[in-house]
Amino acid sequence: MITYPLLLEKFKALLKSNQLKFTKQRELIVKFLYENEGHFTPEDIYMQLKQAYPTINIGIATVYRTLTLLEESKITSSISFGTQGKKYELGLKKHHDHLICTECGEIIEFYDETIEKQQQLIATQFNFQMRDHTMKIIGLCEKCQS
Amino acid sequence: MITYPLLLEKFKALLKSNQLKFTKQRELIVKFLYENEGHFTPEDIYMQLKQAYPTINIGIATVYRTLTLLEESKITSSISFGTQGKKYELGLKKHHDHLICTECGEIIEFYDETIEKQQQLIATQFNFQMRDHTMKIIGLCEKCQS
DNA sequence: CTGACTGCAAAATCTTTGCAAAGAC
DNA sequence: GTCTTTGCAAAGATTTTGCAGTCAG
Repeated sequence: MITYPLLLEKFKALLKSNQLKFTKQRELIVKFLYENEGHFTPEDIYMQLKQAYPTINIGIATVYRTLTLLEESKITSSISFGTQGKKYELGLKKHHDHLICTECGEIIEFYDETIEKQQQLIATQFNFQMRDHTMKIIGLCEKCQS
Repeated sequence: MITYPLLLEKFKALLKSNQLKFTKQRELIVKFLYENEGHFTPEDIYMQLKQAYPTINIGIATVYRTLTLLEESKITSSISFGTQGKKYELGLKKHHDHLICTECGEIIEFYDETIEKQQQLIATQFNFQMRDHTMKIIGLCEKCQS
């Protein structure tokens, strides 16, 4: 995994190259995602930051705007839950897919070389230029199969 | 593919077994999905039905309610587009996955045995009881790579 | 008849936008 | 100083819900 100082450097470079500014709010959002393993809704992030840093003002709109910015730059990635919105995670780890438990909401990450290769093969077969791919396995996790 | 009379029969049986009623609106929605290849938003379906059957009243809420019902019964399936909602298709074909073009919005279906098998294998490895799975390959279709 | 279904409009979610004030560089 | 960013509240977009009338069985 990347270290936090390196991540921050990468983020600052990205901002600079787009004439964007490094603000406390943006920093806190990146820091939050770095420090917290898992997948979070914009609301999650907003609430937890408000609580953790009562002195810094932050609005939900800023969280949305920053997450969009981060996702475009591949610093975060997201999983979509239909009507229930998206959950974000730091996107700098190795690409991976997700098992999602419909009972407890747990999200398990996995990486499978065979699937990765096969996806590339399929894209090639269809003359499709793959930019991204996602796979979700939906069901019941070990604990919830009672 | 299933024939329309058979589909209808299946649908009616499903309704009966849940003490639900067979209504004109429900029939038209199933018929629409049967007759139209492709992937549609609830809004698409609502607008097209209103236009095709001006004499029958139908509300958007009914479309949503029916699609939910149909999806729960696996008669339809859906692809989620994050904030942009879901698109529905008849779900009685063989399971398949999707290539989605970000430029023109085209959706290409494919089926790959290797991927299907591998998904099952992964679920097993995690002691995960798979109920469904989806795979999306996002990128540019052949036409849009200019 | 009875209970389910419907359309409508209002409510609920989740996300985006306009704007004036504040902040980064 | 200049131009971006922010928080707030309002607006949007999509989906869900409450309800009284309607309809299927």
